[in-house]
Amino acid sequence: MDKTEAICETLKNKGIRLTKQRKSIIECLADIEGHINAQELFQKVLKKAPGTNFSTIYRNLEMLVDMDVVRKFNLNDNTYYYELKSMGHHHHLTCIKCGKSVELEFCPFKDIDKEILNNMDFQPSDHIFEIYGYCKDCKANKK
Amino acid sequence: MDKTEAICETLKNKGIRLTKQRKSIIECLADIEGHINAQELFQKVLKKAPGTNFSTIYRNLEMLVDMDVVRKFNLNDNTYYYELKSMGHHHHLTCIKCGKSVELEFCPFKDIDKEILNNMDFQPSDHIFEIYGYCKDCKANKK
DNA sequence: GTCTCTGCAAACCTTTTGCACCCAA
DNA sequence: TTGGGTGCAAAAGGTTTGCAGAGAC
Repeated sequence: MDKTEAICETLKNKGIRLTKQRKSIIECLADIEGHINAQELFQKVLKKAPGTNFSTIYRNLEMLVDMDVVRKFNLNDNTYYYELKSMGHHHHLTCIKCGKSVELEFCPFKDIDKEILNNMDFQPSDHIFEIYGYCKDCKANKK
Repeated sequence: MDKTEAICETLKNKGIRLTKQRKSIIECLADIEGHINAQELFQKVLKKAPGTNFSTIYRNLEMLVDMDVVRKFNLNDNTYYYELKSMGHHHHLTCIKCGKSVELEFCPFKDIDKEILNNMDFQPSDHIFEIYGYCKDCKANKK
């Protein structure tokens, strides 16, 4: 059973209907590497399910976030990005000059002392870690 | 020389004029503990500098971010938060159910192997680290 | 057949921008 | 004096919502 089917199965079990649009959205999320925003996802979904409306994209992304299937985050550029949690997450180095992002292997979450969170009576479910600075090119051209 | 004066001095040296509105914005940022969004900052600034316009808040926040005086970040609730970098930064535990945020002492940035960033030819200037999950109250009431 | 989901269009909310006037240096 | 900064008003851009009809189960 592939990733898409597994997710559809999960949703079915929670009483969520499997529409053509919904299936396309999940397939598109599984197809891409890494993150995507609603606009780009909309374009991709249109190819699989022509006529799909923008609001359907948003409604489903919200549902998938609620269902803990999708992670939603922000790279300080006025839009949200989404990715399947099952894809395994990664973090980013984002250039504050040109805006380009590259992936970072390192994840700090495994280093945090879980004792701290326990003491604060907080049950973590996800996290984001983003580094901002200057990329190779912009570092060279920095005024 | 206090924090506000120090910042004003820095700005002056960069040829930025010190207006009443600008001074009030910096004072308000220095007054608060932690982060604030543009709406809340606007309300605070109005008390010190009545008549200040919303666009002035945004224009100055953008300038302060450019000047590396203010950090801008996002807690996944459709608005940006701002804080003075000189306040020393902290991270947050944010509840995905009730939306409340509490501060976290731990900072992962010191643990990242700077060698990784050097190898990627990236010069870091700032970072965000946010943990999402369930707070004490919502953990108990989770369905 | 029922009830969730979708398309459509309009609203919403935060943030940005153009322009004329104002004021800090 | 003068050019950067502000107020005002309008626009932009991303996201959300109400409603009536469509379609999954």
